[in-house]
Amino acid sequence: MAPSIKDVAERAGVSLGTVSNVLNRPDKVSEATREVVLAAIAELGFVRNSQAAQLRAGTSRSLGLIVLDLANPFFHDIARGIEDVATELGYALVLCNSDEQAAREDRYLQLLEEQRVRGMLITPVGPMSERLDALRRRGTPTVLVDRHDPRVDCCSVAVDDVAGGELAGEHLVGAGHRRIAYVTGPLSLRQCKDRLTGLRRAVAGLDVTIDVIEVPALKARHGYEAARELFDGGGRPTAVFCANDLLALGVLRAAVSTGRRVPEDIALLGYDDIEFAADAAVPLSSVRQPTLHIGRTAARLLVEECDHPESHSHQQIMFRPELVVRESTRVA
Amino acid sequence: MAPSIKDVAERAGVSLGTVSNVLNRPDKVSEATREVVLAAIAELGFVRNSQAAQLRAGTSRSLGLIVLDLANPFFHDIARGIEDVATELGYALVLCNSDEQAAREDRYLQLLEEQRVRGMLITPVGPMSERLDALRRRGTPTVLVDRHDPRVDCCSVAVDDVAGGELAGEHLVGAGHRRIAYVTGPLSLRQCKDRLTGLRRAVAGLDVTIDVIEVPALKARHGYEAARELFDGGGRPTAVFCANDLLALGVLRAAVSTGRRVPEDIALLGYDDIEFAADAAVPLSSVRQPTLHIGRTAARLLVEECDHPESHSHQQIMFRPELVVRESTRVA
DNA sequence: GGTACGTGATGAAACGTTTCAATCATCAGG
DNA sequence: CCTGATGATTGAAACGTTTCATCACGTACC
Repeated sequence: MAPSIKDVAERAGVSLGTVSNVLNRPDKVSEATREVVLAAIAELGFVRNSQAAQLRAGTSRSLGLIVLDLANPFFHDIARGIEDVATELGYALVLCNSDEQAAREDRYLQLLEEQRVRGMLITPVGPMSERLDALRRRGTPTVLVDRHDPRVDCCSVAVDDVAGGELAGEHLVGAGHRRIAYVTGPLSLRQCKDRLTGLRRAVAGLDVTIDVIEVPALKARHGYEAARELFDGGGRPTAVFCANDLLALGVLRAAVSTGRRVPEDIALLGYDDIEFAADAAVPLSSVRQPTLHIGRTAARLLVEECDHPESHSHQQIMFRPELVVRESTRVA
Repeated sequence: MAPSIKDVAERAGVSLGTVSNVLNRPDKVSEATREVVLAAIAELGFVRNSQAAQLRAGTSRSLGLIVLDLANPFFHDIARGIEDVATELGYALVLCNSDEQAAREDRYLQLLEEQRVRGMLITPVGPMSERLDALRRRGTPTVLVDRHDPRVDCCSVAVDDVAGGELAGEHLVGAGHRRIAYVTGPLSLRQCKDRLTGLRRAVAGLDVTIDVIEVPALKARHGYEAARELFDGGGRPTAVFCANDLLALGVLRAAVSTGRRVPEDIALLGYDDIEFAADAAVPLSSVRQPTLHIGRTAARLLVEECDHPESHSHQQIMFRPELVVRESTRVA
C-alpha cells in the first residue's frame, strides 16, 4: 500500500541501496542523484517504515515508561522530565499508565518487550514482578523511578522521604507548634511511613505531641473528613502536616467551612507542592520534590546504560526534597 | 541476541511454521506438539518480536494520540477514556504531548507515521497542518478531538461550548444575578469565545450587564490578579463566571484573601469541573464536559473506521456539557 | 598504456515474523 | 487393497529496511 524504498528507487531510476544511502548517509551519494531521489520521495509521499528499519537493526530507539498514575502531578512532572531528555537524545518515549494495577503493569511490560524498547523506566506497583525481573535478565536496561530496591542491581532514582518529613517537622516546631497532627494515607505505603519517621525524628527529645490520623487514601475528600473529626475531637493541634497536598486541600476546605483561619487558628503543611498548592484559597506550604529533575536524571541514567552498556555502572540516586513556605504556615 | 521463533523451533524439534501456529492459532496444532513448543518458549524466555509481525502483516495494532497538554485534567480524562476503549478492543495506545507547539506536533506525527500506527486521534495545535493532512490522504484514519472542522472530511468529537456558556448564564440569572463578570483567557481561543457567546445568548433581552475581563492565559494566577482588580474597581458584579476552573480557583483565592464570602458576597462559577473543583475551599460550581465519554466515543469511532473502512461513514459528534452546582453558587 | 586509487552506485543477504500451498501420515469406507 | 478425506506439519516466500562486498568508471601517476 504505502510506497516503499523500492518504489522510490524505481521512480528515481536508481537502486534500492542508493535510496537508503540518501536517507541515512547523504554524504555518500552524489549531489545529482540525491536530488533525483529526494524528488521521488516527495512525489510519492514516501514515509520510511521504522518497523522494518528497527527489525533489521535489531534494536529500537524508543524507551518505555510505566508510571502508577499519570493524573498525579508528581508522575506527570517526572514523565515530562524524562520526555525532555529522551527527545533531546534521540529516543522516543512510550508512555504507559499502570493505574497501580499489577495486571495492567504486566500487560504493558509484555507489550513493550514485544516492541523491543531499548530501555525501561518504571515505578513498579509491587515489589518486583516476575515479568519485570525477566525483562531485566533478558537484557533490557531498566531504571527504577521513585523506588529504591537494594536487592535489585539496577539504577534507581528516588527522593528521601524521611528527610522530607524531617524538614516538615523542623519547620513546624520552629514556628512554635507543640501539638501536631499528621494526616496520612495508609502507613503501609513507604512514602507515608517514611515521612512520619522523619517527622518523629525532627521532634525527638522535644516536648511535642504528634497525633497520627490514618485515612484510606491520599484524596482530598479523606483529608476533609479527617479534619472535621479532628476539629470536633478534643486534641486541638495547632498544626496539621499532611502526607500529600490533596489531603491538605481537604483539610483546608474543612477549616474554611468551619470558619477557622489558616494559619492563625491552624497551620497547614502539605507534601509534593503540586501546581494547585500555590493557588489554593490559602496558598499552601509544602515539601517539594524535584520531580522534573528526577525525570531528567532517570532518563539520562537509562540512556547512558543503553548507549554504553560496557562502561556503565549502576547508580542509586536519592534526591533531597525542599521546603516551600507560603501563607498556610506563615507566622505573624 | 534475543531468541527467535527459529530458536524455539529448533529446541522443540519442529518447524518454524508450527511455532507460529502455536502462537497464533493454537487449535490448528496437536496437543502434544503444542506442549513441547510451549515448553521450549518458556525455557528460552522467548518474547515475540511485534515489529517483525507487524512488518509482515503490513499493519499495526496501535493508535496514536496527540493532545495539547497532558497536565490538563481535561485532556488527561479524554486520554483515559481513549485508552480504556483501545485496550478493550485490542489496540495499544501511543500517547504524545504536543504542548501546543506546532513543531512538537509535527515531529510526533512523523514519528507515528513511521511507526505505521493504524489510526490517529489528535487535537491539532493549529487549524490543520500540512503533515496531518498528508497523513490522512495517505490513508491513516484520523479523528479530531475537541475540534470540529467542517472543511475536513473526517470524524470528530467535540463539546458544544456555546451551550456550556448558555447553561452558565441561565444558572446565574436564575439565581438572581444581574451583573456578571466573565473572566476569560484570550478570546482568540474558540472555547473562550464560544462560552461568551453562550453567556450573552442566555441573558439576551434581559436587564443583565456582563463585564468581560480577558487575561493572557487560563491559569489560576491570572484569575487571582483579575479578581483583585475587579474587587478594587467600581463595577461590583455579584457573580463571576470563569472560562475554566483554574481561573475560578484564582478568583476564589482573591475572594478568601480579601475577606469576601462565597457565595454570599460573590457567586463563582467555573468550567471543566476538574477534580479539584469539588475539593476547593468552597466547593466550586462548574460546567462539566463529559471528558471520559468524549474519549471513549472518539476511540470507538476510530476503531470502527480502522476495522471496517468500507462501511464506515464519518461522523461529527457534539456533546452537550452539564451544570454541576456546588457551594459556590448556592442560593440561601 | 598500464596500474592504482577513489568515488558512486549496485545487488544480494539478513532481520523475525506470518501465510499458504504442498506434503505427509492416518484412517474410514468401499 | 485402494481411494479419499481429514488433520498435522512443513518449507518457502514475502514484508521494508540496512549493510556490505562488489563493480563501474574516471583520474592521476609512473
